[in-house]
Amino acid sequence: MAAESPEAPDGRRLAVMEDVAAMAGVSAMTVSRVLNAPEKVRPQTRARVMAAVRALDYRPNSAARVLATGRSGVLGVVSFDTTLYGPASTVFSIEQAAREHDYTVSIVSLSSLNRRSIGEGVERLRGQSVDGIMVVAPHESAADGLKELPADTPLVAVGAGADVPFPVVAVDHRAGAERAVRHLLSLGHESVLHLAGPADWVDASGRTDGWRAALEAAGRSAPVPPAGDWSARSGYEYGRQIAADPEVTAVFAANDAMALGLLRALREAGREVPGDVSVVGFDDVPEAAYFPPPLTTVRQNFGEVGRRAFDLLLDRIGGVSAERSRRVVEPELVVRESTGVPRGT
Amino acid sequence: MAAESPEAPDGRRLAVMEDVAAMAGVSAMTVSRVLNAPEKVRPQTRARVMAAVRALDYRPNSAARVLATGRSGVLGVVSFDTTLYGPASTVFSIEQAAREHDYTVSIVSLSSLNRRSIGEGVERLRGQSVDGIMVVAPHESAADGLKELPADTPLVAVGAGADVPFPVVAVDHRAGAERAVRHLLSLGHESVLHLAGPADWVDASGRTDGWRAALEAAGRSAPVPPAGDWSARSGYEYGRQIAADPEVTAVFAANDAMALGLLRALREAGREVPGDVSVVGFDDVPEAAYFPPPLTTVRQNFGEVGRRAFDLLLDRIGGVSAERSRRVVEPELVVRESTGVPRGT
DNA sequence: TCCCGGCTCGTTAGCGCAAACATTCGCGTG
DNA sequence: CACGCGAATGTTTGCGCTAACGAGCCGGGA
Repeated sequence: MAAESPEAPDGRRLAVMEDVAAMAGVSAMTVSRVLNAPEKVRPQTRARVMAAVRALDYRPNSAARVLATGRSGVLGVVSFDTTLYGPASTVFSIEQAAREHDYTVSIVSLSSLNRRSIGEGVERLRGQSVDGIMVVAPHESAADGLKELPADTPLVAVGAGADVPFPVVAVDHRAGAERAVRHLLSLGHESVLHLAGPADWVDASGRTDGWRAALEAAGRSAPVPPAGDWSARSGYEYGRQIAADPEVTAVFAANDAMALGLLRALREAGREVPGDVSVVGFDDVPEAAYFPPPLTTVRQNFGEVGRRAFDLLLDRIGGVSAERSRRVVEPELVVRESTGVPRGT
Repeated sequence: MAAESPEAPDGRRLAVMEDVAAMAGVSAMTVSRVLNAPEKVRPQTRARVMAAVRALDYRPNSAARVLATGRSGVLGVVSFDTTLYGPASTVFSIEQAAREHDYTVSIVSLSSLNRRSIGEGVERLRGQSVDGIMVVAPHESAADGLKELPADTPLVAVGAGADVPFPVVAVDHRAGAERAVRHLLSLGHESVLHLAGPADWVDASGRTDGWRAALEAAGRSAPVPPAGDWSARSGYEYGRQIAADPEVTAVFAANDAMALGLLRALREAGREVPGDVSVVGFDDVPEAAYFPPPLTTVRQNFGEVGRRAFDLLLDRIGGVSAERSRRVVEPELVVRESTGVPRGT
């Protein structure tokens, strides 16, 4: 025996399929069919069963269904710090897509990231019998964690780098950065400085690559850039370092928060934006249009990322082998008022 | 018969408890005990079982356990738009607290809120046999949705208003707003304008109440304030309206994003902050310290909210009846550079 | 010596559902 | 009017686990 019979909120025993069957005068199997394949049941019978379902406020026990079918209707998401704008938006859009297809989403939100934590997160979810897993962990080191997983786990890596043994959906950070830098060069800037994101982030390295590629394509040199930590504070500190240098006329910050700090440091130092220095960010957070001045930045379409990731995962669950496929979402340059022609041009 | 035997990633059948039992030379029941109540098994036997568990890479099937025990180890969270800073932070801290206690979190993220959507979200989760539910929906109308639920559902309403038939954990918006306004009055401001949040939000009405209470306590009048929509844009639009009025020396915006827009409008109109006008926000988003100028604001401790909500829910699941109890988390005024004595004082 | 109590482990019996197979029914056909 | 065939419904079985109880074994005390 097991399971102290759970009680309905009103104190009566929760109805099970057998109860519905009894009330409708059919077998439990017919009730099951009404719920899962209504077209196989005569309309008249179906109506009787549905009436009983409503009368008893019956709802199927998902655990029993999972046990019997092997499918749970739950997707797992392992994500790094969901208070950050990017991960939060991605997870949100995944959840929307999943809900539209009647999947529920279970989430594990990592506050620190290392090889072990990814594996633990995935394990936690597999322990809950999820049908498939998304990993939203835009870190280079996340790849190591993923490599230790069985390669045919139904898993999609969102925003992961190359060299991951799973299908990947990611924003083309490199192309976005190239667009940003080309925009600055086309305005007449001699060169463009770059404040990179944390070294371990795929997003950061992609943006740095794009910056470098655009500069080198234009025949400019691109030394190793300093790295911030995505925070406004790190942008501010970098800004203080470069504010005194009159040679600096354009800066590409790897995200909007750092750009905000940068703007502040430049203003404090008396350098005007975009008069003296042009600044470009990345993300297009909702506030970017109200930065001082409104920020030129690169918008990522997180909704698209979530939808594609979900579709891909659905394919994998359905058995479609899309190993190591990679889908790329193109970001878009949004020009506002923080960029302009350099003074004296 | 049922469930096409699921295969392990390496192609073999996934090990079940019986397999472990056979390898260890014990019964399945003993394996179960080793996993759930190790102290009831002789250390020597326990070691044999654990060895077999590792050898077969056995992991218990959660659906079967749920079916047998009636408990799932999953908590459901219904939240409004998790891309907003507040809800995202709250959900994040709930997930952290849950994970520490070996609970998994399933999430339903609502993009629009009405009486129906809350109920649907809760239904979805109940259909997944969650042990308990958190509703993070700081809307007045959410209360209506909650009232339609059976009152003894193990549910905790996070950030809900009064008059909800469930335990509530919430930030004391009113007290936070009072602190903000008293701070401005104590600097010598004759009065304080207020840009409220959307009418339907509990957070918004609480902050408005606090603003009014502080003003009236000081003998000032407090007319009905205009309401924004939390966005920087709405703060900007309000700022344009008031920028021309020299009587205005202090504004309390109901959140930081609106304060940002406000700051921008004031600057464009040539009014200095805090020289001409002082501004206070609410939230203390990570970027607030880098606004132009660094924003005086009210910090909410979302981590504390999440932890308390989780503890409360655990009590409810455990059968502790804490009906309609209300736990309040105190916010904290963070004074930065956007507030100062009014000019001419 | 025998008996009893405690510890360890096994046996039985479901939890609620759906897959596979069995059966019944209705109806058109020869 | 018997037959056959497909559609509608029923019966059986088992998914993997654990609650409840029962059996075996040991040692200590009468």
